[in-house]
Amino acid sequence: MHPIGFESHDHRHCIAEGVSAAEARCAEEGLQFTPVRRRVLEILLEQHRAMGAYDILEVLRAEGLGSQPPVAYRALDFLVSHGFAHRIERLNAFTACAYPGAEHAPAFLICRLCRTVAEASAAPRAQLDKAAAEAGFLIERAVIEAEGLCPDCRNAA
Amino acid sequence: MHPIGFESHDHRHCIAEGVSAAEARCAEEGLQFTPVRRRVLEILLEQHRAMGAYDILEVLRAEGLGSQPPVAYRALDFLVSHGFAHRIERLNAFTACAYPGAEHAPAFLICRLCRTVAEASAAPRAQLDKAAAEAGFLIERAVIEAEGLCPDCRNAA
DNA sequence: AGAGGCGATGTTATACTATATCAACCCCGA
DNA sequence: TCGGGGTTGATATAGTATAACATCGCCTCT
Repeated sequence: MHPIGFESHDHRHCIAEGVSAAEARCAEEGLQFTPVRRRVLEILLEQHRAMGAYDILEVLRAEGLGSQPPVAYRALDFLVSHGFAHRIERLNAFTACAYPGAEHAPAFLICRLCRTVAEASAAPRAQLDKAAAEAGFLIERAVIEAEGLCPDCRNAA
Repeated sequence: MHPIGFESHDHRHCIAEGVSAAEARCAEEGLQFTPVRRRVLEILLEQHRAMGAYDILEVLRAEGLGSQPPVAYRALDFLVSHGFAHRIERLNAFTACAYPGAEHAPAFLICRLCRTVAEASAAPRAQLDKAAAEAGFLIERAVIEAEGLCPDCRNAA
């Protein structure tokens, strides 16, 4: 699968699609897609970048949607645990999922200059699974994150 | 390369070896292997587990080697930046390097029960490098961390 | 209608992780 | 002897995350 995130694209479209995919899946599964949760997903989709929980909280606060950390963390937990967003461990930050709806164990390419995050899907997992199997280790969750320069920042530098 | 960390092994030996490898390399490169740095490396080697900076600080404090957070963080920064230890992003924690001296971009297998960390070397990088190259992305640093159950905890459960 | 359960939200407080800053010290070489 | 680089000591503060408990709205069962 080709990594998503660095190509130029119609941004309105990807926000709308992300939100409606989430909406549809919540309806299917009886999950509550509440205003805060929806808004947090929109914020993440608007940026296509990794954002800290407190960055998001700032936006929510400005819009009167909540002003205390748990508000942001709860919404993010919801989005992450249902696959609408991902946590980037390396940055203690969050980003919208680029493949909403697809089961996947993503790998991320994170630009250290512009903080854009691209999501390359499952391929890099294969070798890791192999190494784990040899060791008798059972993988429950894998974090694969590469930090460096995206094509644009590379050219600019 | 076979992951190191879950097999039973002579632990005294691996502490001694880790410390003397670090000592040798510091001597070679004119780095100062000070008492705090040495002790922090020993602590990490003694455990073979991921330890938080404040866990380490507690030990240092009990031994009169320093009592404020920067003491632990500075020693850890030194060890990590010279390849004697690794940072585990997923846990905000640290572990001694299992291949002291070798250049490597490690992948970790982290047991969520006993916090033991095994280090599988470079293989999983290949696919990631490939995905990055296709996207025109320049990788400077990669984090590959799998969380799950080690063979022992798997059997116990 | 009332009782109870459930999940979401509001709010306060606090825990955990990490770094900025500046002073003091030590060793070494000019 | 002086100065510089690197290490350590110490204080303060920044940044990230969660515990705990009260409240509310909604749905259901009776």
